Amino acid sequence: MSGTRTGAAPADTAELGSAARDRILDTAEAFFAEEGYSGVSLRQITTAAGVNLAAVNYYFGSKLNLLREVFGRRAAPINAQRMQRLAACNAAIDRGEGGIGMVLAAFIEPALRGGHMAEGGSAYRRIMGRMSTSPLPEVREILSEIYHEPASLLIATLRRVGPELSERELLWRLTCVYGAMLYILADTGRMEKLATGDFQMSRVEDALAYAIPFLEAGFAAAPVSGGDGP
Amino acid sequence: MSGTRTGAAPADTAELGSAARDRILDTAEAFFAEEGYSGVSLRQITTAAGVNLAAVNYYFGSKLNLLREVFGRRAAPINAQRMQRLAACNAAIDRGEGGIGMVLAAFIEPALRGGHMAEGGSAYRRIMGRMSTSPLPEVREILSEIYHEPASLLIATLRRVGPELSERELLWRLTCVYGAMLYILADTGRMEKLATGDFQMSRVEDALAYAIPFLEAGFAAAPVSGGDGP
DNA sequence: CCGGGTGTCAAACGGTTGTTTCAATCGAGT
DNA sequence: ACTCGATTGAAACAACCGTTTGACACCCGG
Repeated sequence: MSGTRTGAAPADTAELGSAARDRILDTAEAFFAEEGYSGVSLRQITTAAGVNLAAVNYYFGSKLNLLREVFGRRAAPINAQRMQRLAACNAAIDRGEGGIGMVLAAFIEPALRGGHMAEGGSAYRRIMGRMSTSPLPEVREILSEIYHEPASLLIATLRRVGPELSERELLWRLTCVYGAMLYILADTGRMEKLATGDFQMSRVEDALAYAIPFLEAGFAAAPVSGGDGP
Repeated sequence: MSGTRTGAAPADTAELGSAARDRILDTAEAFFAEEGYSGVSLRQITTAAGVNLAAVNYYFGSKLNLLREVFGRRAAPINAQRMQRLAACNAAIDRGEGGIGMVLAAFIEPALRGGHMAEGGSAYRRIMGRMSTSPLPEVREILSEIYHEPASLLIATLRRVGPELSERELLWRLTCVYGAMLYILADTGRMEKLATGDFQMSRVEDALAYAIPFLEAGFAAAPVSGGDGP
């Protein structure tokens, strides 16, 4: 089988962004957020973006690569903010300042604010939350890879400010943090149906004000297992 | 035509009628858990189940109705356990006993244990967790409807044992509880990639032992906002 | 003037999708 | 034995899928 023909022409000119290329990314982001990866066809995306069907394969090589690029361009600023703020947390910890809430906020806030996105922020937030539990392994793989580095730093930082936990208990608590954060991002509309007032899960400021103290209190709790360890 | 193998098993079982129907449900459950709703075709399901393609439309009418039925048959025992245990919680509260942890366990444990399923439990847990944040609105709608009643009772019960919270703050805390529970159910494998030891998110006993105290501590925290302003 | 990237376009490719159709088969009931 | 309703079977339906192709327009350095 001769040659992988992915990304035909513009392989090296990734820096340059043609107008059509960006329009595809924006439209794909909005559609993926609303209908999911398998739920959207390239024809829907290209017609809504006003470009030819072949353009997506011309610029990205395949549908999965398009998704990868949709994630990539937004994940870069989020990861940069996470790394910087977690580094600041570690510096504060060195001086004996800072606590669990500060560390959790350093990780959660960049995601909930979606970097500092002018437009399309809510669409990308929904993509992040919903595709993290996507049934397709290749989709989850993209997210797991792209966000792996700050997640590792988060764990190391939490070890320094939290109660002494076994790795198992730390990861279970982190699971709860992840789940809460991603569910907020997913914006499923489920809580709105249980509310009588004007609750809205898309209010980022409310999420930060209420969720982080909740998770901080959970993380600050005394360990369940004193000194277990296989 | 005369040689069609009718001798397979026509007269041996007294359970007439729904043998094929149940086989479709079991197979669909396993496939939906692994590949999602859009990711599985009816041909995959029917050939794996050993039934004709038309059988699924004959018994269920449509693919979406098949999914509805996959949810329905498992949700019934889960909801029954939730309602019964939450009622017991309210009775205990009337006697001045019980706390937040008891109420949260009454809601979470039936889901994590998947009712009391002998087989296919892990498959259904993954479906629950992953499809709760499905991008397809009609899929989320099914889950939101089917689990609505015990969720309402949970809210009413939490109001009796928790700190005095505005509806908004209560729902934000409940969002965190939901997110954690569903992320555990989804079993994405993400935490395993961050672990160095033998962490496994599919261990239900660990999830109950570690997650519920975490969420209880979060829910017991003092309110962020004193007065429940608009 | 030319030649060669660069981008766009309509059209077709081979396959798969959920759903429907209609004949054939089965297990009883009277 | 016979019908009757319930099930199964193979095939076709119309629509859609991601990807590829090859022709056409454009701009720019020469």
